[in-house]
Amino acid sequence: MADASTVPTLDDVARAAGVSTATVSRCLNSPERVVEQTRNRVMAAIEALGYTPNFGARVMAAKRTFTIGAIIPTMDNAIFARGLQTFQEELHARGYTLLVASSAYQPQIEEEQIRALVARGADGLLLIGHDRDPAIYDYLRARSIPVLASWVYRPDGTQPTVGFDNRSAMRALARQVIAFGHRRIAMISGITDGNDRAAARVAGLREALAEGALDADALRVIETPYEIDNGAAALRTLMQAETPPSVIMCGNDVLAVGALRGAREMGLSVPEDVSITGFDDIELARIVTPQITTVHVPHRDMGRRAAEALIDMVEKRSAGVSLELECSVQMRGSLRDLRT
Amino acid sequence: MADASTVPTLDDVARAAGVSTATVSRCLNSPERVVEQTRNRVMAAIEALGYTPNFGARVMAAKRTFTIGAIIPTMDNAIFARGLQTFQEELHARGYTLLVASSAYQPQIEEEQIRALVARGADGLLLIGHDRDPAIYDYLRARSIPVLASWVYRPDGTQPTVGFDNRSAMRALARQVIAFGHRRIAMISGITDGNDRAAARVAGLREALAEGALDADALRVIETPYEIDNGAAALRTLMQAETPPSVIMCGNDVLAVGALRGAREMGLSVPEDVSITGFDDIELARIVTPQITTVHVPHRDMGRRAAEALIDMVEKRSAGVSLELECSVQMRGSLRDLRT
DNA sequence: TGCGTAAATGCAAGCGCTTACATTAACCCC
DNA sequence: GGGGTTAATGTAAGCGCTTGCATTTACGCA
Repeated sequence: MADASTVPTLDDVARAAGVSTATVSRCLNSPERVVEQTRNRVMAAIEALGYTPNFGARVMAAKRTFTIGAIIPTMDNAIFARGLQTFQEELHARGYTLLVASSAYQPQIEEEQIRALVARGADGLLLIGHDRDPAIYDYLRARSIPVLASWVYRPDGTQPTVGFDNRSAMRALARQVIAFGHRRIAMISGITDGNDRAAARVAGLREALAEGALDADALRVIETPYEIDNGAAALRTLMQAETPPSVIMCGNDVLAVGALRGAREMGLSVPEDVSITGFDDIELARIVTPQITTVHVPHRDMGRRAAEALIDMVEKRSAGVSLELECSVQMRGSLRDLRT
Repeated sequence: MADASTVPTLDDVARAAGVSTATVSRCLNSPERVVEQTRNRVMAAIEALGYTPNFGARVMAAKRTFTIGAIIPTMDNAIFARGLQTFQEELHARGYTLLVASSAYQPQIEEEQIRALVARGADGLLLIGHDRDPAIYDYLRARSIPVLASWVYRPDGTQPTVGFDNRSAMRALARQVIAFGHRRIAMISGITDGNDRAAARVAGLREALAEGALDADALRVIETPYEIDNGAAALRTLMQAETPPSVIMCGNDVLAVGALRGAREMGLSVPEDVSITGFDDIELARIVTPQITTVHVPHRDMGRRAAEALIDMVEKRSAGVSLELECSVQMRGSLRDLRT
């Protein structure tokens, strides 16, 4: 039983087992280098004393921590939760611990968190999106901390990314919408400032409009934080226009669900009076009525692949590879086919 | 600009500023003890070199880290996300960093995570629920790490808790259900083994049954992990019984939403054919149709209070106080009043 | 038995920081 | 102007661990 007044150290263990601190350390870090008999004695002492290595000391002496840090914009949303869960599972299976912090979509807080995690010895970092102050990348490079950007895919190879192309995914969905005969299109987007994913989704829609020879400039876009209530409010605003849209494409499912509620509150039925689309394909999208047409993102797979890629960067000190995952359009009840 | 090959240390800064390392350290930790002129010089050197303190070294030399660790059962569920968000906000406002890990509802993983967080110098820990291996409490006590249990309230004072009484909250809801004339009651619970909240909720229902002179032993309970699909499956099972229940009370909203879907899939309408209740009052509960009757838990408030309480324990080295928050029953469409 | 080699273990130098204590500088007052 | 105070800064001893190198031990073979 541990004494409540002092935490045992390597020294204590060494003394108890009658060996040097080096041997104890080796028992812990490369057991094969210690003969079994000695090892047993040491392990017994460790057990008896309830010894746990002091992490700070360990980090300082060695350089590895087997800790991976992840900073996500928010925990208050299932978008990141699912991917992070598999990310964590994979890390755990490989002997790493995941530490998560959230930035509330604020670059400055994200930066603080990055520093905090690095300071705490993270061997590698998972970040969402790729757009951030170059200074922070310099900081990380100076410390040779591998960084993997996820939830995005960036083919230009400036940095390793494991994710999907937000722009082309949204474009694919928009093409469908247009193919269904929709011409009066509006969008409820997340805040694009400082959020490359949100910006890319808007861009994807614009591209599809341009392809379809529709007036991309006339596109009505409302930007609002990703919250259900905001989606409802935005829909109300959009539907009160002189010529309300026939479809409202939302930056994510949370906004879409909000929009759906907004429509219901206005007495509009979906998709008869107005169609709604989302993005992400979180559970929410299939739970509401009608179910929401959205872009399916392979979150779980992304989490797993991201973990593999990041560990690879950490262990092999490799530059890292990018991997693009495919999204697919999920056609469901909230989008009406105007041709029929 | 930082040299990509070496990370500057206190020594480098000291040399650059022409002072001792002690002075640099003081500039960082108690600036008022350094005369302004010197301080400016030091700060300039820090800036120029892009210096950041090495955390491991700092932890080892000092004892504080201004880090709080939290271990939640899962991130993949809004139940903890919301409370954690305010917890984090409050911590941030007070100058602390939050590190989160998740245990996948597995005691053993939770234990690993506790050790990981403690090893990384967490000044205090937020844990969900109070039921766990006494050994882990010994471990924490030996290291004098303050621990606050949340999402539960334990009046017996064996340990500080900031949360609510799961049992009485569920009992209150069950009383309503009974008052509405329901007699054939079934429950879909989360896995109670190793989850004191889930167990308390079942117990609360049983109490209410006993009060109402209903046969608590005959209560049909299905235990299943908190996932939507599981809720749907469990409902199906329950409704296929010879005498199906008139109401299915669920251990949380996730299960309730699943049950709702299950009912729809079976062609049953809620609440005409069967009533459903939830617990937690997450957003999901108000988004589905009909909206789910549930127990409202003041997550945000709980997060904030928990942060205050924990910081208090950390800073004043106090034993900590418990705080009970009130839940309220939210009557909504999914529960039918059989008397009308 | 003695020597060589390899395996097991010990020694001790850091890792980068904080802080008690020592030293120096600055200033005040009689 | 010397002695006493106080403020500012420097010195150096750890904090607990890992690891390169030195030393010891064990063992095989001639």
